[in-house]
Amino acid sequence: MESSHERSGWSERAAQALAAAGYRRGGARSAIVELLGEQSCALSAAEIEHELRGRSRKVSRASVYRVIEELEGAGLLARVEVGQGSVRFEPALEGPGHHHHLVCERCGRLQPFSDEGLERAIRRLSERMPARISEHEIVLRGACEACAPR
Amino acid sequence: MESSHERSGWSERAAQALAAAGYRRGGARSAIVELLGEQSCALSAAEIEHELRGRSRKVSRASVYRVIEELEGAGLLARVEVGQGSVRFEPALEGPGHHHHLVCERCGRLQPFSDEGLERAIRRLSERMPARISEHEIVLRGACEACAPR
DNA sequence: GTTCCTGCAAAAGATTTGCAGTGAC
DNA sequence: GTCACTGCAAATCTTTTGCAGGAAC
Repeated sequence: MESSHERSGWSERAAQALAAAGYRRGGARSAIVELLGEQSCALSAAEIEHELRGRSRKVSRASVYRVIEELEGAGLLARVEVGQGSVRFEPALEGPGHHHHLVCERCGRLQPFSDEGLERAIRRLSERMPARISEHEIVLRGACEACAPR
Repeated sequence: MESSHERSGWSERAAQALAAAGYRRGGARSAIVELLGEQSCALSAAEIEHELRGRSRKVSRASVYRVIEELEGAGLLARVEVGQGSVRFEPALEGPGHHHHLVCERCGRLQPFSDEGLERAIRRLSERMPARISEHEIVLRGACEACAPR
């Protein structure tokens, strides 16, 4: 888990990157970027809309999807698909914040984890593949600690 | 890549498992199981419907989804989500046929691959996690050999 | 003042469900 | 003959798009 300092760093980087790409500092866009920067794990579009409705300001579903698309295009947002009906998104962090997900098959909760051995195996494999690998995503499924303690 | 012998083995196992679970040997169900058993990589629900329309018999979209659900519930079918609008499915093979996917960001093609180093890293990690891991899914993204030869 | 941003409502896709007729046992 | 299976059509849910008014620059 990374510090909130690093996460808020993402919001700033994202805001700068969008500005550099010629986007204006609109209300919906800023609110979405700020909310995403505070998250420790992935949110769906509906969750982003719902969360903002109760907080900073109401933002339309359409704007949520539009901003998500901009951020994903700039490589700032990672798409997380875990088979629960809707796609989820989270800040794309390299190095320290990089993580993957465990989905509990009983309670449906999403838990982040990271493992250097796994990253090393991915790096080695990427070098041997006849393709240029730019990203990877790993999802583990099973019963989480709360649902099936060992 | 596994032999067609192993793949057809899946159809038989799946048919038996469904029969044991009390399902009857209906036309749509049999056709779908047979088609899936012949595949070397994942198909979407629409692809299954379209493929069957040209071959063995016409099967409705609803039946495709219903049979997929039965097979997935029995642990015979693996769900593959690679962010292309629709979910894909393929026979769940353990051991020799086990593989993961590379998605080309340019042409969108899906390519299977397998790597023992990666599997080893997953096994080690699973033992150390405070959860009971039953499955894992790995997706690599990048430019495939045809789109960006090294 | 111009151009981009946003919300609303409608559209487009994917998946699920209800129901009546058909088929497996 | 009974109960499950299937297709059709309608419903539901997520995501995308068109357009008109409002905001950033």
